[in-house]
Amino acid sequence: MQVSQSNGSFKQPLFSVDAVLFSIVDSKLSVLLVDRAIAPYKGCWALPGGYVDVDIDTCTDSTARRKLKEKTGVEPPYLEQLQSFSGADRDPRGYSVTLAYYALVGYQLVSSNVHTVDDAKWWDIASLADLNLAFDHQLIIESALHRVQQKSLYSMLPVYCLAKQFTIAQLKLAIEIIIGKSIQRKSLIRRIEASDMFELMDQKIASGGRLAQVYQLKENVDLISFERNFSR
Amino acid sequence: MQVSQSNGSFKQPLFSVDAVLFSIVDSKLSVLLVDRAIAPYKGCWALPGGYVDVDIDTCTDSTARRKLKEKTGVEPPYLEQLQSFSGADRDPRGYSVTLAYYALVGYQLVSSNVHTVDDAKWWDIASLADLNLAFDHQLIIESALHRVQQKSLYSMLPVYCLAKQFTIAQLKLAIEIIIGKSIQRKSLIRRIEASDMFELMDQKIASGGRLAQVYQLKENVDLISFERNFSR
DNA sequence: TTATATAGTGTCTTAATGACACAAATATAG
DNA sequence: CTATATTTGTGTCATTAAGACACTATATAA
Repeated sequence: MQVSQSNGSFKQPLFSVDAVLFSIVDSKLSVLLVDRAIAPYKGCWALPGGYVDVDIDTCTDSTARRKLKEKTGVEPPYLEQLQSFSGADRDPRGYSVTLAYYALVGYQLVSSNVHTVDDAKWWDIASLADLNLAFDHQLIIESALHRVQQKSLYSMLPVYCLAKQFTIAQLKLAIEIIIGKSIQRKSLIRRIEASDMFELMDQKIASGGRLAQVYQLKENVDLISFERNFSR
Repeated sequence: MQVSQSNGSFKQPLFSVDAVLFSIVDSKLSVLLVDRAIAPYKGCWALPGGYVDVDIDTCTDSTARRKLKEKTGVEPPYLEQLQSFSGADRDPRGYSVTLAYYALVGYQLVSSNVHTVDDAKWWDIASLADLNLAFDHQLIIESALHRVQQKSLYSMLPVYCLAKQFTIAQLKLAIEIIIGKSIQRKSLIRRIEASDMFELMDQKIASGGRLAQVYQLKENVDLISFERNFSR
């Protein structure tokens, strides 16, 4: 037991940060889970996460980034707050609040990294139903998945699952894997032009047929939102 | 000082919940602020909020609801998590995390309530720039405002600023006040029909000309999202 | 050289919103 | 009581971005 800051009268809930890291592995949308080494839920798969280190983390974003880097060796190119989950029963140690983040990363970026630890593993979305996840992490993942799917309908979010340089076909496939339906190549091209987020590289890449134009994200661009969703 | 639960090794940040309550007062989008009775920021205007009471609040939503009811006497018909704000410097008492909510309520619902306390006051959005708000509450309000405006472009969110029964003209005005631009009456009518969220009342209401049809929300409906935004 | 595969373009269709005129119904002024 | 102004509600054409899909361009492979 340890003395913590007081708020004057109430017990504080235990506060933690968790992250749902998405990537596309073998053409399947997947999340990174870690094998819990300690109780509670020892031996269960869980989201990467932990406590804020007030001496290191400038804010909770830093905590999420730090925890993801510990497990993957890299900082994900996209990270955003999802929402918090709280209650007396979600953790057997007592009343708790966890702030969930979601992030996307290109799989080749993670797999090429030598620091990858082996207590972490990618699970494709469909296989999660059979898995007995720690805490309410099943719910958190569902919530994150929903957010990623929605946001992929009106933004270029899925680019963050790709390598730095990519083709239209690769982006199209990433979008289709994430939202679970096919889209029109033409519609995607129109959005790429309208968004002004990408630059054409001089390079072209072989793909079995005509060479494909290579694109990459411009420096310091924000994810822009379109006025309409891809139809459902 | 008081002993809190341990997480094994780290100091925990101080955790609180704040809420940005919106309503339309005198045809202006406004937020409810409270006059802080204690340090820090004593005498400053601040968002209603406080600490989770682990014995009362089933989750952080309950905390937000409880705090809003203390200040307005009613529970807002719409409440949603916004995001959390954290860091070592946002509260002079030390590293802190606050989970911000936003909510909407019909002004007549609040003003008609006898329990309204007088340390709380409605401020219209435009007047906030001059005000020196406590903590990072200025930033939180801006963030909540942005969310409410965005969501009002593709949903019927603004109905929650109205009385239980309302006319199309009232809803149109609420939307226009929130998003800051005028919309087509016809477009709104089409959305009302498409959403299937509302029921026509038998009643009609005087409005200076032809009597207006009265609508109200159906029981237990969710806020549905349209595929497009109102154009900007 | 020819077949096949993938990349990119042209263009018609579709669907929801914007614009706006017009009809219906009510209040008010004279 | 009548005329006029005002607000509600409808009809319909224009606009815009996405969907569908054919067609052209350019590569590889047999």
